[in-house]
Amino acid sequence: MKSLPLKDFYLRGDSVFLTHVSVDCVIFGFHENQLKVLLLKWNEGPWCLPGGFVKHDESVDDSAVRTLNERTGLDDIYLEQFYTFGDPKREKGKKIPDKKSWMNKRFISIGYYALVEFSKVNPRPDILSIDCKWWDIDKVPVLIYDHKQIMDKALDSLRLDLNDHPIGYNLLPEKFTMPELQRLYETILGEALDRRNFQKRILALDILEKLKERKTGGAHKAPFLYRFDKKKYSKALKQGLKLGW
Amino acid sequence: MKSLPLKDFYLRGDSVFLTHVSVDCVIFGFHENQLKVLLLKWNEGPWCLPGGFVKHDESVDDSAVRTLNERTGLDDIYLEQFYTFGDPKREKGKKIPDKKSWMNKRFISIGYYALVEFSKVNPRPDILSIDCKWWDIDKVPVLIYDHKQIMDKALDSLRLDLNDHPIGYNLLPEKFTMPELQRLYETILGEALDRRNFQKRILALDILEKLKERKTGGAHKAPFLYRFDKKKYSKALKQGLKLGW
DNA sequence: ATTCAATGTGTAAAACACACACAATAGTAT
DNA sequence: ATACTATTGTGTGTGTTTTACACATTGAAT
Repeated sequence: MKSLPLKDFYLRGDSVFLTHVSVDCVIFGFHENQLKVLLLKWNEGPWCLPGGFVKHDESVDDSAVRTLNERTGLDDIYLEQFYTFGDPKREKGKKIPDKKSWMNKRFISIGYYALVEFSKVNPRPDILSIDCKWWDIDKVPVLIYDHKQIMDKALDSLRLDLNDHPIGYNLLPEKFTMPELQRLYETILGEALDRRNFQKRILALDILEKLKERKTGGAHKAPFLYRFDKKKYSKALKQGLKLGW
Repeated sequence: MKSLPLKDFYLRGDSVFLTHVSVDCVIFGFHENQLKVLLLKWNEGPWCLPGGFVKHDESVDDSAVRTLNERTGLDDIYLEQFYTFGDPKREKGKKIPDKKSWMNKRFISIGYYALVEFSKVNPRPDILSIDCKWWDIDKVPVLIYDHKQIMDKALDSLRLDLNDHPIGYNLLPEKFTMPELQRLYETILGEALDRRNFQKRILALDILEKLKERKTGGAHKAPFLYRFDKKKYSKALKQGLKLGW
């Protein structure tokens, strides 16, 4: 995509990419106690999810990985396919400059969500965009086409996955405090949790390592830092956790 | 599809259907205490899942409904999209008689599973097939391409969905016994459950109506018949069940 | 009438989930 | 220095849910 000039992309993109199939990514990050999504702004157009097309000899998963990498600079990303959107009217109002372009065809879009460590991301617009930035999950602007629905469905899926995946590993920096982890769960679930019971449940999973350090700088009692114990963590993943939130 | 002669289908199918996109359906039924899937046999070829293509102006969901209807004769079917398969090698070994056919292109397949009432189904082969019949879930023959993986993933998804959906409604006849319902859950979950606890949990959902009739004909004590109480059932569905299996 | 194999039903123990309160402390304001 | 404030660290009791488990009943077959 990068290597094609824009005009060629419109005219001959179909020599490189599959027609009728696209990928959309909902990229979640967490910063300052806020769950965020990474959005792109099209030239003079609305905001949208970062997406891409599938090369003729590329797996759909790889195409999502490529899109993610191009937008965030990150390599090793937690990705989940969550749903495929196939309504023929989903791109209502689509207008590609070149009338004959392959891109004017109807596209089915395969939705992926990604969990990334906010601070490591370097947002980059793509060839069709002029801006790329993080938005608070509850303050996203109007999105193009059905992208709002796609985002909502991603969030629903993330909520469900919370039950069997220790989500924090992918969204938090290496060392983090228990209140931070709790804040993360609370934003994703959209509800407040009891501090003491939360800590008990999380620690009961036996995948965290409590460090001797505390996080200072906050205006109050300094909380301990934790980090994921990689061994126990991957062992637990294989067995399948059961949080039941 | 029916209206196109086979040769036209190979040559000009792409004037009716989207290229690169297909739909595969895993149709589950339950009969004689066995979970079953409906499979097709291609002319001189292997067995495979019933599938189809998406018309240019048709939603992917509708395309699955159409396939289901063509294969089973059923109209009102419980359908869930569960995953999209996008490996470029997934159809390794594909050989369409006409070399230039659109069907020789690579296809992404969107997987749906369906729950149907066994006794209402009238299996019908499609234009490409010579046979269409039910197989016990643990005795399916070798399947074409990645269809075994698709089936396995469907079964996994069904297991997960068991937690929030009263599956029995779609797989059992109107009236059924508690042991039958338990057998259904046991085959899907692949494990034995305690009779008394099972009954308590199911009845606690408050979606079943216990009838005065019993099912006679079995060689032992006659079990009571139950049926779903439609009102309570749909009310419970809206609120979201929580079985936690 | 007897036997067999399955159904119908209840209770006690254990595990888990939930609600809740007080002591400690890092920074801030005085 | 001192007191203040907001936040963290930790434990216990209560109620609910889940689990384990046993005996009486009955329809059909002989």
